[in-house]
Amino acid sequence: MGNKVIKPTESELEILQILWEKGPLPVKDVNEEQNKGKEVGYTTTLKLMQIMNEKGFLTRSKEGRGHVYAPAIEKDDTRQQYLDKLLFGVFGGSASNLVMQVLGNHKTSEDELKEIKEYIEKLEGENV
Amino acid sequence: MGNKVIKPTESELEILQILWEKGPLPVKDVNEEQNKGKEVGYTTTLKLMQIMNEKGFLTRSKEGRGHVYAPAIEKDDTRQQYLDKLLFGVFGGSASNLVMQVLGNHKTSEDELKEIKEYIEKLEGENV
DNA sequence: AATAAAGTACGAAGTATTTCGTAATTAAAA
DNA sequence: TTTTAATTACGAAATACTTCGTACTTTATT
Repeated sequence: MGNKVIKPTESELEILQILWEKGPLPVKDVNEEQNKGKEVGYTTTLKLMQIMNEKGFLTRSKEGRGHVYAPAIEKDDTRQQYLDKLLFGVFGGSASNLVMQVLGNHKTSEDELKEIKEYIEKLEGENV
Repeated sequence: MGNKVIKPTESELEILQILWEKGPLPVKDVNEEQNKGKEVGYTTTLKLMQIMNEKGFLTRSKEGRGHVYAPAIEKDDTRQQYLDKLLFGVFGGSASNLVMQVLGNHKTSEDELKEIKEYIEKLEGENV
């Protein structure tokens, strides 16, 4: 119980993505990372990260001149959140529809398919 | 080429979901459907559907007193778009990670599991 | 200590989305 | 044909999200 709902916005997700990937970073580095894709003002990134800190998505610690920010939420929890949103928002809650569409459209390798099949068999075993 | 990007908002998606599921409907019915989950004013639904019509997400035809609205975009295209976004944006492109997380967290029924397994076997058969 | 550089805080404007009230229109019923 | 009920159109307020300028603070350099 007590599972709080995590719901980063699109831009927040972008920042989380960077921090999950590269580890804790100061604003400057995150901003530079973002700028590889598109122009983003420094204070834009800063403000967003401050908001995320208030929302509890990021933690920060004083480090020399400024702050270093780190993700405060788990990648997996966030994945689950987005997955649920997709599942219920677009697939009407049908996991099998979702799964079949994923598998159908992304030439999944033999090995991956096998892995998934085994996983399903394991799940089937549990519901005795 | 020429694949236009379809990007319904959250609320628009909810309406599309209903229409994909139940077929073309008048505003009233869509609104009633929405109200099963949460209170939504009739004119709220109406306005949204009008906007979606302007954006080209819905078509409508005069039918008796009012209009009947139908989805103008394909369920599968929209699903695929959101799925890709999730897969690459949050799951680093790994379909099996995504699939296993879906199955692991949503007590998928025996029947669904069986259906998926059969689907995988069918896919395996194709790569002779 | 004075200056410069780096970083932060704050506020607010710009944009998109969601919501709904009210007035006008249409079609059916009386 | 008048009245009533259903439906639509319009506008605008409420909310959420994104963006950035400016002024303040802190730390390093001279």
